[in-house]
Amino acid sequence: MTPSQPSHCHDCLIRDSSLCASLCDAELATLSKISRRKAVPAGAVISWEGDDNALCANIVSGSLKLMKTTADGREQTVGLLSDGDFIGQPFAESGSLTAIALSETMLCLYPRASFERVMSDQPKLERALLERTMRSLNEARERQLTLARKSAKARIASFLLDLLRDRSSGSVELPMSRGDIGDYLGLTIETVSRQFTELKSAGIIAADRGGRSISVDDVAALQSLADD
Amino acid sequence: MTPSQPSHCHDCLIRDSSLCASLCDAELATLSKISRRKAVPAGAVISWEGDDNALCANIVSGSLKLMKTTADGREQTVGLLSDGDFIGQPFAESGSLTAIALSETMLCLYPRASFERVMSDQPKLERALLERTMRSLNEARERQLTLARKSAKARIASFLLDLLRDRSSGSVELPMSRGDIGDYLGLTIETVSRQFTELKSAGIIAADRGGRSISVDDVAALQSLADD
DNA sequence: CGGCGAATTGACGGTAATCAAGCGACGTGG
DNA sequence: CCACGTCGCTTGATTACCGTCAATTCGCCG
Repeated sequence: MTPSQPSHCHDCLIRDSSLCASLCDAELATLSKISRRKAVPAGAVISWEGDDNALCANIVSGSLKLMKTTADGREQTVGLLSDGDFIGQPFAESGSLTAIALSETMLCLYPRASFERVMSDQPKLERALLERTMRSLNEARERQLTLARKSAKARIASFLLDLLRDRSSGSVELPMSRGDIGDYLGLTIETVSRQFTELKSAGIIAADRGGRSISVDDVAALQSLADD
Repeated sequence: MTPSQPSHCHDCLIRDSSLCASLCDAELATLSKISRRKAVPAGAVISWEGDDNALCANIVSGSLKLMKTTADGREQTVGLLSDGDFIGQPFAESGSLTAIALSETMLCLYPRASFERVMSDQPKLERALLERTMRSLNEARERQLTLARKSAKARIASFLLDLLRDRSSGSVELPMSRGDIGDYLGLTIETVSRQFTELKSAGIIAADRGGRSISVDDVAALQSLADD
């Protein structure tokens, strides 16, 4: 795959689900000019906490996690992003997050300064980013409630329900390891594992041998567990 | 005090620290026309989770907390606002938060629909709101780290350091009760109280009899505790 | 088959929640 | 003026949940 193909925005996979959905084809041309595609493998670090914040990007495909780290090295995942999501902090001097690809991910990169210029010219783009940022803020606040107040079992239950909301079927393909889930939910690997086992014993979920594919057999039971 | 005095924006207390700082006097006139001041007493509920989200506001003076509630009634404060901060969700259909005044608070209210119209006419205003929203998102993510990973002592220490950052002296007037602090830090009243007494015994802080006025005697010690 | 990393399971301990009592400040009314 | 009730804070005793440490087990690939 060639590193750059800005002219193909009109048949981009996320043409209608990303920030770009706010622009018509003509308007999109200006963004097109400054964009550059880049594939990153699972595990790759996209940006470092404290870096100079030179880039913004749309996620074309794949998924990644946003992380913060304490002084003594503990990690907390503060957000998950996937197809159509935006990453970056326009108008901020330095990044405050580390982003790591959970799976092979295709990014559509924009130099931050250029992106800011385009945004100033395209009010609809700025509006779309504002709405997206407010949604992210709501999610981050919802997660504060989860992390501060919910039991381990309730966190796992909410997590599975969140994943179910996207796919409409009764089964979920976990995009991440037990360790990643723990980082996201503020739990250890062991606790995550134990909760999965208990849900299986209770007949609420079933998992394949790898543990990555979960089928939810009793959604109602999960929902009642989700706010302990 | 009259309920409405839109023409006095130019000598408003938060003329230069709120969203309004993004506008020149002439531009501010349009906002002025749709604004209405309102004083609310400590403890007053500003908006309910699930309400119709009809209002936005700047906080002129005072302070308030933003709360979420679990299905079974536990509460979590997901943000604190004070002078110059903005509250409201333009372009969203329903509010997802309950706001409660921590002290007597003066609001500068805008009907949401009108505010959205002014924002569309004033790109600088929209830009300012975007930057403010991104800052709030960073704070919310920082708090995820605190709530998920830090010990009770570290949460209290970080909390005090946050308050110190604003006032420049070595002492802090707590704007809230032990219970409010617990709601904010994801702890119980008892745990908050115990941590304060331990910090006092260690000679790191001193408090008056009411416990609301704290003087920090050893900032370095607090900082080293802030990431356990 | 052997080796490796991820996931599971078990035993134990620590931290903070829970339950319960007591204290101090303040305001009201007798 | 003092008795009394209330409210917020503090302190104590006990418990439960989850983290830590450690040992297997499982799945995968060479």
